Amino acid sequence: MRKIEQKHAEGESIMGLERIDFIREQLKSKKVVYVNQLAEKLFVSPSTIRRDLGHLEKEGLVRRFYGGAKLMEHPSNEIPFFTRKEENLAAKEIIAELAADLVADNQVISLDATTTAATLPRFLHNKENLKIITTSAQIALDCLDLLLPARIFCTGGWLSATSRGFTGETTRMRIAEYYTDLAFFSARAFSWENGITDVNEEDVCLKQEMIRRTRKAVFLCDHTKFDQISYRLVCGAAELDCLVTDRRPSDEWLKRLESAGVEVIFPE
Amino acid sequence: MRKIEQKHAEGESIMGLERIDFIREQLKSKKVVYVNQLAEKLFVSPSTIRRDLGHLEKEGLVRRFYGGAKLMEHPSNEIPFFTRKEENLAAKEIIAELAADLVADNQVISLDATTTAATLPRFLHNKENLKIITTSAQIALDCLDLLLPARIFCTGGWLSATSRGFTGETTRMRIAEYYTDLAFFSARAFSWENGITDVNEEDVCLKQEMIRRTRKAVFLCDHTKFDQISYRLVCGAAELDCLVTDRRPSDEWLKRLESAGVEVIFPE
DNA sequence: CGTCAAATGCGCAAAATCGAGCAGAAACAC
DNA sequence: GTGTTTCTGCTCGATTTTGCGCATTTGACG
Repeated sequence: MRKIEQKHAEGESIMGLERIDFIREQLKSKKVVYVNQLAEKLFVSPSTIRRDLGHLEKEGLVRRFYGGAKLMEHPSNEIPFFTRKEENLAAKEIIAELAADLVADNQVISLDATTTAATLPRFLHNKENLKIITTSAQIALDCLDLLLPARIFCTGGWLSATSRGFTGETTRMRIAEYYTDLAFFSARAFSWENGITDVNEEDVCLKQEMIRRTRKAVFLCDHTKFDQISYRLVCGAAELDCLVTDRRPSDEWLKRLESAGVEVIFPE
Repeated sequence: MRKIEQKHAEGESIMGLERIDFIREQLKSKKVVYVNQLAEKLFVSPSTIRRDLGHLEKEGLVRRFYGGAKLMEHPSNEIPFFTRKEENLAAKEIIAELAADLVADNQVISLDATTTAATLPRFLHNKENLKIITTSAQIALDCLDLLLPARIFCTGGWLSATSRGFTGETTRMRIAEYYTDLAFFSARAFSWENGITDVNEEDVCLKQEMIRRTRKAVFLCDHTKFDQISYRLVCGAAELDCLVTDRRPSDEWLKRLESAGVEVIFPE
C-alpha cells in the first residue's frame, strides 16, 4: 500500500498495459509523441518507451520517426466497431428510421457490414415476414436479440475484426445467390465527381455485388460523408436508386441527384 | 504469518466469494486491475489473486495480461444463449480445457454451434496460426472478442435463434469445403446401443458433415449425457476418434470405448 | 563532405511475475 | 473422532519485462 502511494506521489510508475494505454491517449490527443517526453512523464527508461512504440507500430497504430512516433491517420474502417457505432449515432438513427419506411412486408432486403446498416434492424419490428440477407455477423445476431419476426440469412466467409462481418470470395458468391427487393449499404465518402468511395477493397466488392443483385439500391449516407473522397470506387451516383440522409442536402446536391434519377430521403 | 495476523487486525481479510465480488466491482469501475494492487488491498497473497483472476478468465469475464487483468468488453450478444451456457458450466470448462490440449499450432479446427464447443476458444490463446471453421455466429464473434490469434471462417446460412448458429443446405455445403485437423462437437445424448443422438434434424446433418470432413472427430460429452437417448442419430461410437468428458466414465464405458478404438480423455 | 550529439537497436543481466506443485489450516461429511 | 475437500500461502524453475551498456545510425550544422 505504502509502495503504491509513494509511486503515485512520484508520478505514475505505471506498468505494462496501462502505460501503453496512456501512450494511446496521448497519441489520440496530440497525434505525435516523443520518446524522451514519454519516458520522463511515465518514469521509465527510453528503452521501454521505444519497445512500446515498437509494439504500437506492429499494430499499425503509429509510424515511427527519429525521436518519437506519429499517429497513423486511420481510415475509419480500422477504428474498432463499437467506437464507430457511437460516432454520429443520432444521425445513424435518423437515417435508419427513414430507411425503414422503405421496407414493406414480405420483402427480401440485404444489409452490408457497416454500423449505419446495423442501426436499421431496430426499426423493423412492425414489418412482417421479412427475409434479411447480411454479410455482418454482428447484424445477424442483433436481429435475433431484437426478436425480429424475420428470417436471417448470413453469407458467412472469413471474419473481419474491424467490421465484425464476413469477407472473401465465398462471401461474394453467397450474396450473388440472392436477388433482393432492397439493398441497404453505406460507405465512407460520397462526392459528385468521384461517386461513392470507401477504403477497403474487399468490402467494396461485396457492396457492388449487393447493388448488382437488387431491385432498389439504397445508400445510407449521413451529412458528414458528402463531398468526401476515399479511394476505392463503389459506384457512381447514377447507379443509386435511393439515398437516405439525416439533413437536407444543399440545393445543388438535390438538383444533381434528381437529375441522376436518385430518390432522396431526408427528415421533414 | 505475522503479516497475516496484522492484516486481520487491520480489517478486511476477505475470503472466497466475497473477495472475487470485490474484484468484479473493481473491474467494473476501473476496467483494469493489477495483481499486486489487489493483493495489498485485500490482504492476501499474489498467488490467491492470480487464482481468482484465473477463475474470472475461465468465466470469460477478463483477459489476463502480465501483471493483472483487463475487463473483457462483451458489448452485446447475450442472454437466451447465456442461460443455457451456465448449466454445467464447470463441466464445460473442464472439457474445454482438456480439449484445447489436443490442438496444436497451425491446425485447422471446426466447432459446431453448441454451448460446449463455445467454451473452447477461451483456452486457445496460446496456440499460433489457427484456422477455426464454425457454423456458429456466436462463436465466431466470441473469437474476435477474445482477440484470438486465429483466422475465423464462418459457414453462414439461415440463422437459428436457439443455437445462435447457422443451418440449412448452404451451411452443409460450406462445411464440406473444408477438411480439418480436428472437429469438436457436442450433442444431447450418448448411449452404447444407440450411439450419439440429438433432437434437431438439421443440426445433426451438419455434425455428420463435420465428422466426415476431419482427420480426428472429438466428441465433447459431459457426464450427464452418458446413457441418454435423444432421437436422431449423429453417429455410432465407432466413428469417433476421441471423446472428452469431465469425469472418469464407468469401467464398463471405458472398456467399450477402448474396444471401439476411441481415445478417452478425462481429468487426472 | 565531415563532424558530432542524440537516438537507435541489440544483447544481457536484474527484477518482477507466472504457473505448478506442495503443505498447512479451516470447513465439512460421516 | 477420522477422513475428505477446499482454500490459502509458499517454494521453485520458467517466463516476461525492464534498464543499461555499447556499437551503430541518424540528421543537423558547419
